[in-house]
Amino acid sequence: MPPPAPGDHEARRKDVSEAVWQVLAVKGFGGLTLRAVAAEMGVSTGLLTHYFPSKRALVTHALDLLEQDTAGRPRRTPPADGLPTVRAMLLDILPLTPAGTARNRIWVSSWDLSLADDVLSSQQGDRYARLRDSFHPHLETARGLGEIPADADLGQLAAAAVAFVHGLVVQALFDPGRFPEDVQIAMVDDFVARLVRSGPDTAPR
Amino acid sequence: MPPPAPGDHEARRKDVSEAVWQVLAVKGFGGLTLRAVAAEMGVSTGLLTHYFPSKRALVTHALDLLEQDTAGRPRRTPPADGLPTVRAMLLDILPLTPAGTARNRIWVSSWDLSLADDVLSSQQGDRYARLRDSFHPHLETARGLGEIPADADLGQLAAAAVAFVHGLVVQALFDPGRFPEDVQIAMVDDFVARLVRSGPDTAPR
DNA sequence: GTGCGTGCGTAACAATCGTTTGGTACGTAG
DNA sequence: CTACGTACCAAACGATTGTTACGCACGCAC
Repeated sequence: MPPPAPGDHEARRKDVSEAVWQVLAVKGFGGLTLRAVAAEMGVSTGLLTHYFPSKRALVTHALDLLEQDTAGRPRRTPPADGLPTVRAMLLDILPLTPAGTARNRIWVSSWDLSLADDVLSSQQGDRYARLRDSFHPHLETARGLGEIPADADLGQLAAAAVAFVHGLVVQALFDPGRFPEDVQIAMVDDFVARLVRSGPDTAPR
Repeated sequence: MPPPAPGDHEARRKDVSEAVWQVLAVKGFGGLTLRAVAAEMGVSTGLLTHYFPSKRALVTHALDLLEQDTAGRPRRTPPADGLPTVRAMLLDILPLTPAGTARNRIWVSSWDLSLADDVLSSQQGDRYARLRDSFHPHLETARGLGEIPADADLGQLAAAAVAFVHGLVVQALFDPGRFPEDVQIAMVDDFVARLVRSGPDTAPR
C-alpha cells in the first residue's frame, strides 16, 4: 500500500518548514514568498508545491511545527517545586539564545497575520490559554507551599505572568542592547519576587 | 509663494492616513494595498500617489500620525500623584474602547514590518524607550511618597510595567471574551499593588 | 523489457502589486 | 483672455506574486 519510495515524505516537509522559519525570522511575513523559501533551500518552487497544496498550507504547517518545536525545546531543570519552577518556565520563554530569539521573532511577526484572520486568531487565543494553563499547577503548588497568598487568583496570576514575559520579549527583540541576558533574568526574578507578598486586597484607591 | 489652492494639503494626507488605519485594523499589513486604501476612501489610487511618493512613505506617515494620535488621545485624569498616576497611565494603554482596540491592533500588527526593517526596528525601540521614560517621573514621585521602596530600580520598574501592559494588550486582543474591561482593570490594579512592597532584595534563590 | 508513480525542475499562467503616464476639471495670476 | 499649478481619475506599465502545466529522471512491479 505504501508507494514505491515515499521514504521521508514528512521529513522533507519539515525541511521546507525550517526554510520557512529562516525566511520569517529575517524578512517577516511581508517578505515570505515561495521563491524566497525555495532560494533559501536552494531548490525550485516546484518542490514546494509538490509537498504543499498552497502557500497557506505551507505557512500553517510551519507554524504548527514551530509550536511543536517550541513545546519540545530544551529547557532548564527547575531546582524546586512552586515559584522556582515558575521562574524557570518564564526564563525558558525569553530570547536568551539565538534559537530563542528566532522563535520569538516568528511568533511576534505572526501576530499580524493572526489578528487579520479569524481562524488563526482563535488558534492563537487557544495557544495563550494553554500557556496560561501550563503555569496553573505550579502556581497551585506555590500556594500550597505558602509562597503566595492563599486567596490569590491563580488564573489571573498566570495571565499576568504570561503578559509580563511576552511584553518583555517584545521589548528585548526591539532593543537587544538594552535588554541583555542578565537584565532579562533580573526582571523575571523581580517579577517572581513580587508574587510572594500581597494579594488583590491591597490594591490602591 | 504659496500656490493657488494648496488649501488643506496636510489635511488630505491625514484623511489618507486614517483610511490606512482602517485597512490595517481590519486586514493587517498583509492586506494593506494602495487599492484597498483607495477603495476605503472611495477614491482612486492616483489620489494616493498624488499625496505620497511611495507606499513606504504612506505607511511611515500613517504610523507617525498614529503615534501622534496615540500621544494626544483622551486620557483619564489621575486622581493623585505617584502610583495612582502610574495606574491611570497603564489603563490608558489598554484596549478598553473600540478606538483603543484599533490603535493596539495596528501597533501589534506593525511589529512584523518593524522586526524585518532595521530603520523601523530602531524607531520602535525608541518609541519603547520614550514610553518607559514617561513612567519614570511618576515612579520617582511614588518613591518620594514612600509608595515603593527607596532602593527600587526605577528604570527596570518602568520596563516591567510596560512589559506587563503590552503583554496584556496582546492577550486581550486575541481573546477579548476572556479579558473584559473589569478583568483588565483588576489585573492592572493587582500589578500596581505588587509594586508597593518588597524590592529586588527579596528575590528568591 | 513495459508500465507507473514519485520526486523535482522549468516554464508559463493569470492575478495583483506599486508605480507611471496622459488627461481633464478647476481655480488663481497676469 | 491666456498661462499655469493643483487635484484628481482612468488606464496602463513592468515586476512579482501564487499557482498550474509539462517534462524528465529514477525506482519498483510485473
